[in-house]
Amino acid sequence: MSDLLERLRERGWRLTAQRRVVAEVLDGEHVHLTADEVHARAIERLPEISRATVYNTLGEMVGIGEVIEVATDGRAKRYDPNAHRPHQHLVCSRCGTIRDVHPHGDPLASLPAEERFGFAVADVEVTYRGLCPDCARAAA
Amino acid sequence: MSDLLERLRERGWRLTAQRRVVAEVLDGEHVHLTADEVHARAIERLPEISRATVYNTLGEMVGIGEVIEVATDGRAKRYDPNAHRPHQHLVCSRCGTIRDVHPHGDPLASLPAEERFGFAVADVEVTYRGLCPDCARAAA
DNA sequence: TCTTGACTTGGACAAAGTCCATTGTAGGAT
DNA sequence: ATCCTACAATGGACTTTGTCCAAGTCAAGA
Ligand SMILES: [Mn+2]
Ligand SMILES: [Mn+2]
Ligand SMILES: [Zn+2]
Ligand SMILES: [Zn+2]
Repeated sequence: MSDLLERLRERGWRLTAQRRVVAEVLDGEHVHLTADEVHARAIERLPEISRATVYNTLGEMVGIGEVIEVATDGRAKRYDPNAHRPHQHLVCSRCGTIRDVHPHGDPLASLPAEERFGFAVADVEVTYRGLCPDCARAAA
Repeated sequence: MSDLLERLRERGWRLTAQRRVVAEVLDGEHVHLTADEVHARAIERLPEISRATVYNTLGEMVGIGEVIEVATDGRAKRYDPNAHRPHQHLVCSRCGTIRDVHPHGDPLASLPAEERFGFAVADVEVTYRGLCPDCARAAA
């Protein structure tokens, strides 16, 4: 059983076949899938699972902090099961490939107090953009 | 005439009433408007302007770098006429208010070479999230 | 003033996501 | 082992955000 599923059980969630499958797809080989990509993969294991359930389940997992929502473009949100180790994202501006990256230092430290305008700043998201090696080669 | 409009003319754009109004709305008091918010304000000055034209014009301005597209949530993109002075954004997690902020140092420097995976990194977007003073008070 | 290619329009279409009435079931109670 | 029921799943309608296109309009140069 996946770690994610185990944590859901500990939170008292009813373990339905649907939630099991969504957790397994997320914890599987792929990362940063869209909701519809999760749905497509879930259907291979549980053909009758509905789109609404996938959206519901992903939304609940995000709500309790077990999954992170990533919106690197203006398109569909992506769902990231890597919610334990803090990280940021490196995105190819051409093909959209996403990689996890671990910048040095505390990104919060870069925002001085006088630039916080009284906000209680709790989190930072950093998106690095550029061409991946494949796309750089194609553009040359 | 707005600075933005002046720059568009220098680029040889045909200055239609529609483009004039979109530029004036963007350069006006509000920042970080959505396309439909721009449309609503544009209609007050030019009632027959179409949604398609607002989308077209904003897209063109983004394409030539006179306006920046900001996607801080999974909702509608926002359009930022402040494309001259590099800056980042501070967003209230509850009400969605957006403020321009100017972090210290070069945000690109935080990503070491061994974490770039061969990408030609060209740009960084940083989004700081937290509660604004009003929302912090309401939550207390 | 005339011409013309660039611009605008409205409506159809598409993608991503939400909502809800109905139906099904996980898991505790008996 | 069976029953109950609150919680979860379903699917289809609906909403939001954005794109596309054929037809009509017009800014600006000749
Ligand atoms: Mn990630
Ligand atoms: Mn801004
Ligand atoms: Zn690429
Ligand atoms: Zn707020």
